[in-house]
Amino acid sequence: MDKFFQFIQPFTHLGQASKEALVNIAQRWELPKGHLLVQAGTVCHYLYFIEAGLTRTFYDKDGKEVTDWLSAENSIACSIVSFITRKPDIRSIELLEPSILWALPYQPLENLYRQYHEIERLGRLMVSDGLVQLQQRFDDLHFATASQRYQKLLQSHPTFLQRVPLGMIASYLGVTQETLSRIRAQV
Amino acid sequence: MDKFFQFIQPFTHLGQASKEALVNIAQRWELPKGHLLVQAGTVCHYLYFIEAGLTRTFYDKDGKEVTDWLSAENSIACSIVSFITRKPDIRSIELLEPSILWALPYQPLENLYRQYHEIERLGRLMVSDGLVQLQQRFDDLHFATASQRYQKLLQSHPTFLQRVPLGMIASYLGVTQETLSRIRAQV
DNA sequence: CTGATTTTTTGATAAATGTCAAAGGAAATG
DNA sequence: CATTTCCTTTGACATTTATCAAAAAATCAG
Repeated sequence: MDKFFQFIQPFTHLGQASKEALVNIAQRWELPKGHLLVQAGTVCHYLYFIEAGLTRTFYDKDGKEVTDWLSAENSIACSIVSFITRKPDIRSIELLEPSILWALPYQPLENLYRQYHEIERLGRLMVSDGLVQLQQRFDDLHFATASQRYQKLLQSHPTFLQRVPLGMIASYLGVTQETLSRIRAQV
Repeated sequence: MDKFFQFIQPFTHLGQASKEALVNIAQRWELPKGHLLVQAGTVCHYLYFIEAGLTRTFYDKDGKEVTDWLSAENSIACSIVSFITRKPDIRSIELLEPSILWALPYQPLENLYRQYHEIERLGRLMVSDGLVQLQQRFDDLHFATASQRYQKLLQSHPTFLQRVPLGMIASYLGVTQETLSRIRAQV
């Protein structure tokens, strides 16, 4: 879990006891490309830290798959609304690459929140960070043109272009595959 | 602060000490319509609970004001990204009605997070709720047509139509005022 | 009450993007 | 290496929504 503890370091400091408690509930999963972490219509029971690999959160819209989020190594993947509300959600999560994950199960994590103030704090700061990220994505969708959004993604996640099919990137950016293809042709 | 404590009740239970600590840092503000709570380009230093009134979060886009969020009585208003990141943000918040607010200043609140596990927990759960709300708004913008979004808003906040000018509602829904006017004419 | 201001509606036109269809490339598999 | 499958591009056209402009309606202040 070294990578995970590195990942959370900017959020808050954890004492030895908290760290050990987290290690005790975390499960290391090594899964092949294509594996479905979360199935649409079910409750998401785990928060996933991606040590290596790539995940894609998506949902069905009128028979077409829309990519909602992409997470690469050293980041979190989760069907957040479902995980928080404990209700089924339309989102599925699949692996776009063979991946190594650390899965934190909901209830044990909740227990740690109660038990360790430090971990509750970590939770608050991680959710806050998620909120900021989502707001910025939201702003982009409001503010920027599809072309600008594409440029931004190129800057922030240059590897995605090689790792994720264009159609998935297109729906992530909120346009059709054809439109994104034309945007690229112009640049 | 009764209304505030009622508001947070669904999130978590607070003991007497935590409640008193919150009361001690909260400031009761009574402000007229048009007052600017947060100025674009500055850091948001307070989390506002609205006891009575109505606020509007907005930003400038190419010389036009875009409404980002609307908050009525018994809810929270805050320039969230700025409040969390401690950086200036493009968003302003103004009062659309004379309002009674409880303002929770950032640093004292942070201190209470450290001091009271209960309050840290409350913070985590409130941010989580904010994340869910934002995600649902995001989904709407992806999923629903402008017309459906308008219908939803009518259902969830029927009073907004009387209280908020159409142009602000239009940009909140992500369309121009003219388009929203036409949508209404069709129904 | 009345003129001024703000808000909402309506019309004509332009721009952006989606849809449908098909062809061209790239990558994977036996 | 040949063939199938998946991914990407291109074209023609339809649809949606924005933009610009102006009229109509509602609201506010003296």
